[in-house]
Amino acid sequence: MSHHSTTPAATSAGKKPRWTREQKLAAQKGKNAASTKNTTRRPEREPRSRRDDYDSSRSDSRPQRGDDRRSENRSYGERRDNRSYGERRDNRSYGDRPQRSDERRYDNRRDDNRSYGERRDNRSYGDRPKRSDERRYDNRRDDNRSYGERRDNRSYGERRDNRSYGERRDDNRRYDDRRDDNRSSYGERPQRRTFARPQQTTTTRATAARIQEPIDMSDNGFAALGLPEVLVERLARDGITQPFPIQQAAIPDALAGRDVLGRGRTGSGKTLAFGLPTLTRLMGSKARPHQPRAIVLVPTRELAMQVSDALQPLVHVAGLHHKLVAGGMPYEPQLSALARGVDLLIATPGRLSDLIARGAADLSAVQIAILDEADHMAEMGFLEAITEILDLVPEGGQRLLFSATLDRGIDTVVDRYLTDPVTHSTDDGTASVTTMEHHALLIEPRDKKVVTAEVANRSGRTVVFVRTKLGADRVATELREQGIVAAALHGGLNQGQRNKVLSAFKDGRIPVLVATDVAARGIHVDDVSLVLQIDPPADHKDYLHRAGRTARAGEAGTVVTLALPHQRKGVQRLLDEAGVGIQLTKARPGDDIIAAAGGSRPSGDFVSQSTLEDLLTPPGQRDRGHRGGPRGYRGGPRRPGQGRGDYRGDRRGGRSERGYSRAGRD
DNA sequence: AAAAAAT
Repeated sequence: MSHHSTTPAATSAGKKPRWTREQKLAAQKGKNAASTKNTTRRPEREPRSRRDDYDSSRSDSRPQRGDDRRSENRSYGERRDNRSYGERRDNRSYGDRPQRSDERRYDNRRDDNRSYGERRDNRSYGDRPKRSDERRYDNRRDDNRSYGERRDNRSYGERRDNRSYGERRDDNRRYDDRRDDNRSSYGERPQRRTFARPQQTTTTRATAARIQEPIDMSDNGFAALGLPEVLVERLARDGITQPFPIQQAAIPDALAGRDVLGRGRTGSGKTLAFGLPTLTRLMGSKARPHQPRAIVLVPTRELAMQVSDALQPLVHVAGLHHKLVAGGMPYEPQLSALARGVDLLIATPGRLSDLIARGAADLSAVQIAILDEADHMAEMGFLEAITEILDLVPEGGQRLLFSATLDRGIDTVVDRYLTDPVTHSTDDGTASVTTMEHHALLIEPRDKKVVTAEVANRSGRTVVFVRTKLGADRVATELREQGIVAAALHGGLNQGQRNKVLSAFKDGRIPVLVATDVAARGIHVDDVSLVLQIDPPADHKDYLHRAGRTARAGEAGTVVTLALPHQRKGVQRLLDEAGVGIQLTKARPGDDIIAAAGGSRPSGDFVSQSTLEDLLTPPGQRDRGHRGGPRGYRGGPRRPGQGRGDYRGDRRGGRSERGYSRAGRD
């Protein structure tokens, strides 16, 4: 069996390394993947494929393909060069702060002060010795460099050389040392390892400039896990020195090449749990054009941006390249990055499939495939897209599936794509609820709007979850009418608006976010102290994920769930299944229980549209005209046949009777 | 049943 566990060799040139059906079945025989117990290991299994395996498996790739793409790509780039200048900067800035909707296509990034400024700095400092206080900017250098590369595909090879030169400049010796360390860490290396302090043995002038203070590498839990020093050091610079439980548990097996099912409570650091071993295993090799070596699939664009941002500095110090590929963003940067070669691709399914269909992405060299929020990705609606993508990934590679709520729902995916997985469940799926304060309020439909406002009217950031996009728009408007600064976030907004709203919320300009489940999973915003569910979640897992937007990384948080009489039974069941252990409590506007949850009666001072638009516009972009004008944020899509600003018209005056969304219906 | 995910 262990023979089957290794990467299938590319036995003959030109043939894809595929297992036969028989081999696959044989390898799967006798396994019950999802039933593996917590932190179960299978000692009989040989450590799986190493970097060398991957290298050999890639010897069969077709070089002419890259050439074809290159020429395609060049013409693409030329055609678009003029106006997509702003776009080409880099997708990263999407996560930061976009702006006016009418300019979002091309000017978004440019108006993003921070990332723009950083990037400019980067470029201009690119050839200079770096100052230590520019450490953060260094992380962006990959993107900057690629900016230049993008313009000229012919000198692809040359730039590759340049790039590795640039990497080496960071620290030549350390980089090489690291490779040795990595190699030994794949399997035969003992668990514990002490890294030399960088300033003692391995510091060059370049690194000396980059390291502001000596990084204490002793007693570093990440080093003990066998991760390369460059990564450990980079984490330590951000004060991350001790792994969270899920990281502690999953990283060693992931480093060893095992397929891993990882479950850790919300906000427990799952991104690093799969990101660190993935980058480690990718280090030392380069991606060929159009052939990413690892992919991370995520359910929403925002989450894709977050994962990309979180891994960015680590990708950089690893000497690798990553790219965010998702819908709603310009194609050209994604196409050119792929043409250049991307080691780690972070993608939402739709755009990735699109790029594959265009021939821009080829998954035949993918060694590691990762599903974030795996149980969600295995649900109807995503499953088809996911299988389509995973079917293109060579069998025998590594698979990492992570979620706070990994359950049997992923069995089909596990059975089909995973080999001898090890399960690391550091927390029961419901563990996170214990760190939160929960309230479930049974209310009358006519009170819903007021209770919502009272609970949401508080100091601190609040996420209000609703069931529908329309509901999100409506509730946000109603909150503003009652004097609460709220904005809606849902998939019906264009990407520019989505970014704008989310960054305004992250910056604290908008204290209340009214969101659909687009924001239910994975999205991290600091200091969200209250999650208010005014429409019940679809199931207990959604309860956990929504609730998990608060109380992250050990912080406190409050979760308030509203239920109408007809929802009483269902909500109580959800609470039980989620392990919350509370009962519904009747509540009316002004009740003590609302005050106990931090809420208070809102001022009633109408928050105008222009005020909202002001707040949604990043500082530094304001007072440039348009304010309050016909452009900009309008609260999202309108119902057919309905004009802007009149969306109370079709409610027959019965809105408050019926409450929000499905309220009042059976 | 809705939302998400390509244009």
